Amino acid sequence: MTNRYRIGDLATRLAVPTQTIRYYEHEGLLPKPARTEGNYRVYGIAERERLTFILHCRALDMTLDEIRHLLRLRDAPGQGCAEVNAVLDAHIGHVAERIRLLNDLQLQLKDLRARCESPSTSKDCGILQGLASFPTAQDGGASRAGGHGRRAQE
Amino acid sequence: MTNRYRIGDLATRLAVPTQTIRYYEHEGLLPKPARTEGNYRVYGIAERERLTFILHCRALDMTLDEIRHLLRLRDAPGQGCAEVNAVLDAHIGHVAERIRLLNDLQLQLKDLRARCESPSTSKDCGILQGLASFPTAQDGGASRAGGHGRRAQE
DNA sequence: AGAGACTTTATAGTAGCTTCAAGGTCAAGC
DNA sequence: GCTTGACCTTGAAGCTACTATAAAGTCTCT
Ligand SMILES: [Zn+2]
Ligand SMILES: [Zn+2]
Ligand SMILES: [Zn+2]
Ligand SMILES: [Zn+2]
Repeated sequence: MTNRYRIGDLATRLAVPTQTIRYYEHEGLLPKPARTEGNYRVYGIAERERLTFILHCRALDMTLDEIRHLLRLRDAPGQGCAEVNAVLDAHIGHVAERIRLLNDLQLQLKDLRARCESPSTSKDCGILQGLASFPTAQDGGASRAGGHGRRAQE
Repeated sequence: MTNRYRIGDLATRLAVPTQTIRYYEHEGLLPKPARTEGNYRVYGIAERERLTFILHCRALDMTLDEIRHLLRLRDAPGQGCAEVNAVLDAHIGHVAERIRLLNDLQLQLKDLRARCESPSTSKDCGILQGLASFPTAQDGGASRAGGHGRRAQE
C-alpha cells in the first residue's frame, strides 16, 4: 500500500519542494496532517490528490485565492457546478487580458527597436532618444489593466 | 523657469507616486538629489528626464535591472549602441516567451472548460475531475520558462 | 499662533514562493 | 554505543516593484 507518505515522499512524487507543501498548509489549502511520534507530517491518498489538484491549478496560473475557491466547491460535492464554471471563466478572462496587454507591448517594443537599425554612438541612438521622449506622462499606454501576473527566473 | 521641482511637483507632472520616486532613488536608478535647507529633495531637468526615461521603460515592462543597464549605457554617450539593441532584443524575447506561455495556457484552460458544458453537481463535474487527474507530475506542461512577469490589481 | 498641505524617515505588507539557520529524528554502520 | 548522514522541524529573511502606514518635521497662509 502506497497510501502513507512523509513530506519528502510526497514532494518527490509530485515534483514539488517540501517547503511549498508546508506553505500550502500554512495558507490553508492543505489541511493540517497527522503526525508521527517524532512529529513528522504524515499524508494519505486524500491529501495527495488534493495537492495534485492544487498543482494543476497552479500550472494553469490560477492564484491561491482562485484555488481556495475551487477547493471549497470541490469540498461541497452536492452543489451544482455553475460556480466552478464561473471561476474558470473569470480566470480565462485574466489570461486573455494579459495576452492582450503583452501583444500591445510587443508592438511598442518592435516599434522602438526599429529606431536603431544602424547602430551609432549611444548619444544619437534612436532607442535611447525614444525612451526619453515617448508620450507616457498623460496616458495612452496599455499598462495597468486587470489579470493577475506571473514571475519567472533569470 | 520650470527647472526646479520638489518631489510632489515631479510626481504630479509625471503621474507617479512620490514613494515610487524615492524608491527609485533607493534602488540607485535616480541619483541622490540636492536638498533644501529644510531637507526637501530638489530636482532639475536632468532628473526629470531621467525619471521619464525610467517610466517609459517600466511602461514597456522592463525590470529595474534592465533599466539600470540601459541607464548605464545612456550615461556613457560615447559608446556604440549595440548593447542597447541587445538589451532591447532580450526584453522583446522575454515578452515573446510570456505570450507563448500564456497562449499555451489559454488552450489548456479552454480544453478544461469544455469538460463541463452541461452543469451538473460538482461531484461529477468534468472540470474538477480534470483538475484532479491531468498529467502534471512528470512534465509536459508549459510552466517555468524564461521571461519575467507582471503583476496587476484585482 | 494654528491649520493644512507638504515633506521626511522607517517599517510592514503584497504573491508565491525560495533559501537559510539552528536544531530534532531516525536508520545504518563500525 | 556512538557517529554519520539523510531526513524532518520551526522560524525568519529574501525575492520584485511597489503600496500603505505611522510619526514627525517644514512651509505657507491667515
Ligand atoms: Zn485568474
Ligand atoms: Zn542605436
Ligand atoms: Zn525583459
Ligand atoms: Zn461541471
